[in-house]
Amino acid sequence: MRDIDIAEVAELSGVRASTLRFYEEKGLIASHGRRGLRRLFDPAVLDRLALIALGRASGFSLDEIARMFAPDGRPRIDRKMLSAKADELDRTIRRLNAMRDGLRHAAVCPAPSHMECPTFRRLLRVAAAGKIGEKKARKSRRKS
Amino acid sequence: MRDIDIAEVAELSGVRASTLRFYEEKGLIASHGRRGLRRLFDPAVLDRLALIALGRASGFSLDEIARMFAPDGRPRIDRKMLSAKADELDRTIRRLNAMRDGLRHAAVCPAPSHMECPTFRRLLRVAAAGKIGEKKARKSRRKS
DNA sequence: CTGCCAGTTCAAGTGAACTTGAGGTCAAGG
DNA sequence: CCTTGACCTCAAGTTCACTTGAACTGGCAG
Repeated sequence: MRDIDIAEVAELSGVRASTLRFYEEKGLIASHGRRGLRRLFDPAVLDRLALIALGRASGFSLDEIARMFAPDGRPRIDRKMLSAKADELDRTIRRLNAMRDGLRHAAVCPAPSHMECPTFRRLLRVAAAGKIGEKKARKSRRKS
Repeated sequence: MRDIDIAEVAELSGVRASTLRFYEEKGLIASHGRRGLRRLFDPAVLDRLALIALGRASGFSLDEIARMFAPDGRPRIDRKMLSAKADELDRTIRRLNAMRDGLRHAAVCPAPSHMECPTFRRLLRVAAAGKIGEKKARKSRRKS
């Protein structure tokens, strides 16, 4: 059983078949043949998908990820890019930490309204600082 | 000088006029009158915008944020929601920390290819774990 | 008074990342 | 042999958060 079909890949990876087709179209993964119409994948596609998930979770766009393992096929990840991304992630983490502390405080703050709480207002200043619309976390898509 | 116009709000907050109009349409902010056609805002809108920025940075959608200071007008943020969001943020932060460490390692890893590095593969498993398509950071929009 | 320019409206467009729908195909089971 | 059902393709739709374009308006400088 060398190759696995799209349904299996979907099952094993948790990635939908439609997404797998989409990724293939984008050049992020490649199918290795067909059984009838049915795409067959090398099991290594699972690593690839994990890599893609990693990239996404680290804030890379699909296009950036695609560029990472181009053009020959095998992952060719630029170490400089990785450490730049790590730095970026680090800054994001710091912001989120401040945010979380602020939220935590606001949740238990005794001031009658959040706007009257000095800590909350300080948090607001932090949020507003360093360019207002700059960096944001995003919720996952809800499952269908 | 009680009220400030949209250009000033844009300047002071760093939020574009088009975005301010969009936010007003969404009910996230309110203008307080007009000078000619020109919207006038209460300076308090700046706090409001900071609050919105905070919400966005914490992973709330605009709709969620709108619901926060509805329906009467003034911020009435549910403390339970805040602490739930803080917990969520905390989990995100932990994931991002692991991610960053992984990236950092991969950046200096001596293995000839990332796929051959055990640490990188462990990172991959972490990324793949806990539902593959679950939680992701997002890059900011580039400035026009 | 008159033109400019920054504001206005409304509709449509953008981009990322997918999902959905319609209509078609094929390997396998009865 | 024929039905079935999972997969196929291709186009279009969806959500989020805005941005852009076209056509218009009105306060203020000259």
